[in-house]
Amino acid sequence: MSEEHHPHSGHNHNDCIEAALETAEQLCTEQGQRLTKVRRRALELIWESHRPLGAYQLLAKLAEEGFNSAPPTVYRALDFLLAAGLIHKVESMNAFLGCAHADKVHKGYFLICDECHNVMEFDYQDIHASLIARAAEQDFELRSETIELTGLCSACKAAGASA
Amino acid sequence: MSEEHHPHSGHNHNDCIEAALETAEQLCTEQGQRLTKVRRRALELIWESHRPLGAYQLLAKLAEEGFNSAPPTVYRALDFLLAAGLIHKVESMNAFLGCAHADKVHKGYFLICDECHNVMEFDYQDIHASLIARAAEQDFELRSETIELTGLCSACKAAGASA
DNA sequence: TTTCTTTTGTTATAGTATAACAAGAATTAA
DNA sequence: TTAATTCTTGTTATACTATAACAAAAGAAA
Repeated sequence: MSEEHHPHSGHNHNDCIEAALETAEQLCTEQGQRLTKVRRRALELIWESHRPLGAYQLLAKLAEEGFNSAPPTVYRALDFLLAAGLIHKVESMNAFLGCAHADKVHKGYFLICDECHNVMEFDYQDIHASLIARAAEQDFELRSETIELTGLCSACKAAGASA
Repeated sequence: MSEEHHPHSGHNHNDCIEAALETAEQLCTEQGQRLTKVRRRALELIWESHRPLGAYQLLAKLAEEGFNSAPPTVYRALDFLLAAGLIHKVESMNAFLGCAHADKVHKGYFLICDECHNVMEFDYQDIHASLIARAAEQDFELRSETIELTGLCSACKAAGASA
């Protein structure tokens, strides 16, 4: 059960997917990028849940649907989606997650549940400001931030407590 | 050149290594853990620089010195050192770094230079507090934090500016 | 010394990612 | 419309990262 519950309360996940795809189309058009079949489908498949998807899991799903099943296919699609800011890579899991705010410049900070593996993306300006400040103290010029927090989400905590 | 400069100004790196090893001996003794030859040497090799070392790089160095050269050897040593809190894994690089504060409970936050690959570990309580607070807002119970910031360190910035 | 536990050796394999070059499709220029 | 160009995909091979499983050896405890 804890594998299935959804971390975003009262949310219709189809809306997530639709919104993500719409944003993707828009961004690609604006930037003269081509959201080809395999790229579009990869994005949809990644968005099927709020759990990060591994490259080879994605490859298997694409292969089922008749796409080419060699690793470069999926890594190219992933590279494209990453570069376009449409997905994030969760470094601590070697897996990929739909970006919830692709239309805004932002940092992807993640809360990853150890139990159900759902991930929530958050974007808090005060943390970003703190990090910039701490880096500046070392005269360090920040370019990218990997912030991945793990633990127990609300639902799994409740489930575990009653178990 | 930028490959060689040292990020910690005015520091004698031998002191780092000695201090790290001494702390390691002490912690292992206290906890009834055995810092065997291969574990000790692995720790030293990781501490040879402030750059994260890959498992297979470490394996190669150990092999040169007559240690067994199969992967499990090095991963076991790494697992031990990680569990003992003597090293950290830099997730975004799949590489390992000596822990600068093994004797204190702390979170490993890293500043990673994209140019010279030196890493500075920092430990700021205000960031930790912010992260806890943000997690709590989602009713999320924090267990681990992966904070890896990349960019340009002071020396590389200076080198690049003059280039 | 026997037993128990921890550590290491060894072989095999699983999982993640990229290099290199050929072929095809879409876009642009002529 | 064709030719040239660029972008994208196909294909094969390989590199890099990590673990499973079981045997042997070493160290600690009884």
